[in-house]
Amino acid sequence: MREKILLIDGHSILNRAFYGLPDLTNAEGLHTNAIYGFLNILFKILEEEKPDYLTVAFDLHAPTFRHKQYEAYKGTRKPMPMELREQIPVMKDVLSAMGVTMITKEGYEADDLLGTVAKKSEEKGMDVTILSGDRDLLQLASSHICIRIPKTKGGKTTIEDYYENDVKEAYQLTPLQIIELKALMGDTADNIPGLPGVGEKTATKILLEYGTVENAKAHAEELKPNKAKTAFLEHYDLAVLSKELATICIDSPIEYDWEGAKIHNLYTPEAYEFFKELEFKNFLSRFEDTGEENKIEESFRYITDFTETEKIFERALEEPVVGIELLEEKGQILGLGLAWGEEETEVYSILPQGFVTEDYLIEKTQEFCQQGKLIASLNIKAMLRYMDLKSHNDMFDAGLAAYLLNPLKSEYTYDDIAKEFLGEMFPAKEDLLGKLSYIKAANEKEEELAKSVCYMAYTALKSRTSLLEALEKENMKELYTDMEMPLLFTLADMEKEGILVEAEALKEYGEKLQVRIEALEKEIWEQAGEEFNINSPKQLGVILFEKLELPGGKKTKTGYSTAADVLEKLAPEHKLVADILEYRQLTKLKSTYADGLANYIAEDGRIHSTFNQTITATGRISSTEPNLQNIPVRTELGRLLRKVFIPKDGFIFLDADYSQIELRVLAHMSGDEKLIQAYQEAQDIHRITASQVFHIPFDEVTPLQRRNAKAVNFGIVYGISSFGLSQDLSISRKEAAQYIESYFQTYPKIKGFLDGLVEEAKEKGYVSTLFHRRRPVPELKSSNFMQRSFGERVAMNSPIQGTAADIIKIAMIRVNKRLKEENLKSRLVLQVHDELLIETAKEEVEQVSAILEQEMKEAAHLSVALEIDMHTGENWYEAK
DNA sequence: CTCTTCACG
DNA sequence: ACGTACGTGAAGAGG
Repeated sequence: MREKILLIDGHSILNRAFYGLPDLTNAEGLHTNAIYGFLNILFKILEEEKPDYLTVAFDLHAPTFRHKQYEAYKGTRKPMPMELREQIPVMKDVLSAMGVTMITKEGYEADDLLGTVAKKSEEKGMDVTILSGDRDLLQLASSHICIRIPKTKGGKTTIEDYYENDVKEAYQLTPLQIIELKALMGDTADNIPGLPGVGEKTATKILLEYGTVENAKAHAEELKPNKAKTAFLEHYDLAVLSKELATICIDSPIEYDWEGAKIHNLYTPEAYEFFKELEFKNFLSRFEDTGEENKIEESFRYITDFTETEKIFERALEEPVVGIELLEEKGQILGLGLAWGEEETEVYSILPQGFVTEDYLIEKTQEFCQQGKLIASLNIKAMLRYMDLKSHNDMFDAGLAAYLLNPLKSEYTYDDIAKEFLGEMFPAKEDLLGKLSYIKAANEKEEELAKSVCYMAYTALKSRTSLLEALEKENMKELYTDMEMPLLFTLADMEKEGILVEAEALKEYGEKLQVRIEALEKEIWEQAGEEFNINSPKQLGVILFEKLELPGGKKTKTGYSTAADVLEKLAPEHKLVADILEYRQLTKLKSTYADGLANYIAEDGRIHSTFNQTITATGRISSTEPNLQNIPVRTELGRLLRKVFIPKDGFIFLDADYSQIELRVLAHMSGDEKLIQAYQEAQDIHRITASQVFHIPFDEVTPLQRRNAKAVNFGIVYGISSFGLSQDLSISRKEAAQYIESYFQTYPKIKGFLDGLVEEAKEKGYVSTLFHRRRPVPELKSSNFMQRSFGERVAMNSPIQGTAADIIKIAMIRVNKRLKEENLKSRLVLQVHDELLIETAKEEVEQVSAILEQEMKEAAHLSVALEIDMHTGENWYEAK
């Protein structure tokens, strides 16, 4: 068997990884994506080839290194970005910790070192693999030297392999002729001039004919394209120089010690520390005997026995604080985790089996939680779906706490929380269960499932102290304790309550839509002259813009835009377009709402949506499965759908929404006297804005002026930009800029306030609401203009949107509390950002109206009064 | 599994 | 010169 050696072009692979992977950072803010990508590909090749020797070559002067892909594209030279540069020394440290040999030499590039070692190794009878992102190295290929070039295509990495034959196949040239090729065509990225006017095609043709640059020169007079001929005659010195530059040195004066390059154990304890530091948890499983991870796992016990389960619950009663996690999916209980102990932690995972039924587990858990012990969990609301628990102060929700500390994450998993707040690297759900759902894992990977349940309970228990400390430090303890924790119980109540839906009426609504949809479909096909899928933007684009040649440019990356605002401009041109718009509206109503909602009607005839408390970046609540916060209202046809949402017998809907809460928040937070005064004086804020901004008497404001003022008001809240406003109002950017300018003149403190928010965000890295809720704004640090502008708008919008969200949360908690305390039958059923819907017992209407009005208006005391609009109705349509 | 579109505040 | 309004979730198409 021939021995194998793997040689790596260090900078080239790092560079490739850096540009190919999304930005990753560890807790200290160190960028890690290039290192991660490098290791990823290294491990992959090690597994494939199992080489005996390994060496990484680096250029000595990292800062002069040029990233070729970028240059080839831009044709310019840019310095290596800091984010990549800082990773190079760390990469070397990691390799060093893994015992990997690295070579560098003054006056020689990594290419030369690789070439030298490769040829020498080949002479010694080894198989050589060179890993590089750089095609220059192809000249080294032979029957025993393989050049491997990683390629990223659509997120997937494939590796192209080049032995001597592969080079011939791809270029019709021998590896050595690759040098000649470069000498002729040059390489801008490598600063090789080549011959003017000679590109890859011409160069290849010449080499196929004459073999070498020198021989071609000898026959210069015969050379085919005239350009090539003159190039050879007039600039031959360039070709000679280029050839020299392109040639990789294969006898650099280095002393290479094969023995030292032998691969022993890469997974050393030192390397483990680095990997932990860099947070490469996917790689940690490669380290076997570090023992650390296992120490925690050693305390895990998996239980299915009834008597033992009873004992564990009894034992838990002796503990002051218990981590608890009820794992459920789609209404099925899959496991219960319990954890306790300060120093010596005991962790149990109980899986339902035999006498330990799901119901029994729920009952025991509920009973246990009612003992008034300190309970820590990752998601208390999920647990509340299965049991009734009184809200009390001795409960800790790690998910909520982690959300407040960083609301930008999409989920708050035990492994993330453990990493950040315990400094522990746990295997994530996917590491243990792969892509299995919990239900599937319960059958196929029982032990791994039990293990993850243990990790959850452990993390909930152990992260409590550090999460609470962090909340305290960031001034969010009150927000957590007095707002988010109580709200969790309010939301759980709403989810359990659900909202009654008249299934029959919903079905009829859908059928009516269907009739019209089919008629429209026929008409559209007729007008188009063919049958096609109207729902496919791609097919529709072809029909409208190619077949019918309607005016309309490209707008999206993938083709023509057929969005409503584009089509609306075309509607007068062709009846077809108007029909398509109507078709779109109807199919949306049919599929998302008529059919969509019907799927969610439970056995009690009600829809129980989930209200998510840890999703939005600003602090709003979101609603899923189904989303009840986007039920149509803006068009009459859509609005009719709200008639199917009804109160139960003997009840009526009471609906209240805040009047322009965000603008009022803005008035308060900015302290602009003129805006505050405007609110004190007038009912119609958009009208008074128009009057003041356009300098017109209040009574003479035209509807158009009012509409424009309204758009400006919205724009201010969204983080104004003249472009955005101009789009919204279909006016020129200049006009939009003038509107904004006069708005700022009218309300002088607003601009200062908004600018202040951006400043604050730049300084601190985040903005805050009145109630100290935070929104980090990392985009402000971006070197990308668009990203940065986005960050500025976010900085302006989030405190306003977030404060409004805080206020209605307070109102919800108080309303819910009073309904219960005053022994009323009425219940909160929906929240739609600035609106609350209460299913109200008819005899309680007066009392509940008073509660709702009072608690909403007094949720916060701003320098502008909070006003609400309140209605009753026999369905949601009427109540709004 | 991503993109496009569209429903809401 | 860049190319957008802020915050969400669901459905359908097409890779």
